[in-house]
Amino acid sequence: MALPPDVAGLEGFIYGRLEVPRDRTMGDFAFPAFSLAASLKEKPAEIARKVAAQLDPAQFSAAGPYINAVLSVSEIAAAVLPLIHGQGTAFGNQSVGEGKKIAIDYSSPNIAKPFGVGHLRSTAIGHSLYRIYEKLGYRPIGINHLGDWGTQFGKMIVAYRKWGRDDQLAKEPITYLYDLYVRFHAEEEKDPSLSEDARLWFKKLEDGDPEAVRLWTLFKEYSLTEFQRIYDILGITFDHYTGESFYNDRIEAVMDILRRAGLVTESQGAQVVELEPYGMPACLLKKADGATLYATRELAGIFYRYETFHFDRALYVVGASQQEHFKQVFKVIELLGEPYADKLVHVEFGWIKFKDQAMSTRKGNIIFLEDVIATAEEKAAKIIRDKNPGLPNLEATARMIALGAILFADLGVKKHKDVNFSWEEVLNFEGETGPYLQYTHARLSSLIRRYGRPIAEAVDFGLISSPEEKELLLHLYRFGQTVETAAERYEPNYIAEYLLELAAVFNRFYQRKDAEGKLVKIISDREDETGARMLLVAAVRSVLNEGLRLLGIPAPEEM
RNA sequence: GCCCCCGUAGCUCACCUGGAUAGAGCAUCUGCCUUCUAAGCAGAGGGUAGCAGGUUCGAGUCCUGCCGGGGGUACCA
Repeated sequence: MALPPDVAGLEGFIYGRLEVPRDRTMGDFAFPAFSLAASLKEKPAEIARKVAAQLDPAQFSAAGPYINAVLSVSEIAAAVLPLIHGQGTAFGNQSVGEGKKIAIDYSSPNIAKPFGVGHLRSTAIGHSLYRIYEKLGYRPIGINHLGDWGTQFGKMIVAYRKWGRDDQLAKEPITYLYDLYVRFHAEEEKDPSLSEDARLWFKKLEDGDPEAVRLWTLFKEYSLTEFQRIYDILGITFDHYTGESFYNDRIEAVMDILRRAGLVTESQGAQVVELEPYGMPACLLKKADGATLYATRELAGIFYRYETFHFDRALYVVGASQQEHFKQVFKVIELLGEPYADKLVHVEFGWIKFKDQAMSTRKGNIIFLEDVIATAEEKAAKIIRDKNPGLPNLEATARMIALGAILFADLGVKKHKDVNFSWEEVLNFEGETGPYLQYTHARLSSLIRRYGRPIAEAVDFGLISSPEEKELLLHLYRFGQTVETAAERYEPNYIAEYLLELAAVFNRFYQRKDAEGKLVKIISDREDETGARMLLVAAVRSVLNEGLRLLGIPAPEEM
């Protein structure tokens, strides 16, 4: 590799290769000389030695093949703190997305089924991506693509007509429908004719049969009320609730477009798009009986979204098990030659399992999100009564902590990994958890309350000099980069990891001790020093608060 | 069978897309509250990164094969 000819290029070349040494005593930044070895025909260590010899020894040094640089704490403080103080939670905002729209499909639960912890993953990741992209200047469009159409409603209708009772449905709609659904699958094993009935009833539903539509509407209304309650608890919102049924009257238009493009063929009585040349099974559009399928409605959804929003990108936050489905559907869009074919992204994630098994509504092997929230709330309330008995808003705070714990259980792990749901882990509020971040936020807030004065920007930065403060400042500085990376990779976990580190570094600073082992307090009778530290404290609180907001986790002031 | 994902400490996970001695948390053990919130902090033990090759100055990270787990594979979503 040759060196870039101009100096600006050289800067970029070096800047792009800077690293943060794992062992921080080596320096704050490091340039590994390996990349120059080939073009300069010298050993990396030799290059590092020669380069360092020409630089200010107070700041640069060679260590083996690395050129390490040390920055002055005060200088970093003077650069970073006024910036955060001035921008507040807008720190890290960007304009890369200015004027661009990003459609995000998330949560999308199936109606007539309870909202289980399994549904939380898409909801949490999608909502977080919504806020992350918004921070980068995009205009996000949150879409809840409710699973409110399909053969399963044939099953529900059959089950309800056979065993359902209106009074029971009114009492506890979702649980009741859930029981019926489980019962249907159990009975179906013994009596396969039920499957055929279900298929027929779904076809009737698509053809507008009044009885089928009546029941379906009933199920849907109860479900929406139920889901809305859950979303309110979670603080999750959508811009559009356009479920699969929304596209019913657009299906024929979609079929026309595909037919005109010559993509539709008939195979075993079904209408399909042949995808064999691309190493995929055919994409099924219509069953032999003429009823639509998931993919048909998905295609209609894509057209509609593009026509309505003219998105610059469309994300589908849906589990990895549907990977092939999206590959097929996206391929069909590509074959149509749509210009936005490469703007469609399946943001996939792993299963939430229970006792190493996939949670299945059918088998009744599912944990209700509400039960988890309630249990976590109880535990949080108990801890508060124990540790902070005078706390006002106990209930509200307990709920915040419960949500922090539950949401972080999902967002604290890289999305492609399967998560094994464990009560023990969700109910753990110590260590790398949501409540740990919330606790740190409460602690920071408490300091600011106690300080009781406005935070001043004009401080003596020379008073900020400890290694702990340096770590904090460098980490604060990386926030914007972290948000960017999270967006690029559709991975809120980067922010979660970042915040854990921020909290850990702060807590170390908070509890640091002097040479005699005595606690060095942030608020002391030395006014100038306290003022400088409080500017740092306020900055940490601001970034932590904003980071939690990006994850959709509430940030209590006290707990 | 074919395709995709995963495999790192007893357990749950990181390693910022190839860099220095693989890091955290949980659990276990030891310290630290006359309280700026101990839901915290400091410390100890704990590793053949599934296995075997390959690529190169350098591999947990890239490639190939194998083993183990999960998912998908035409009328479910």
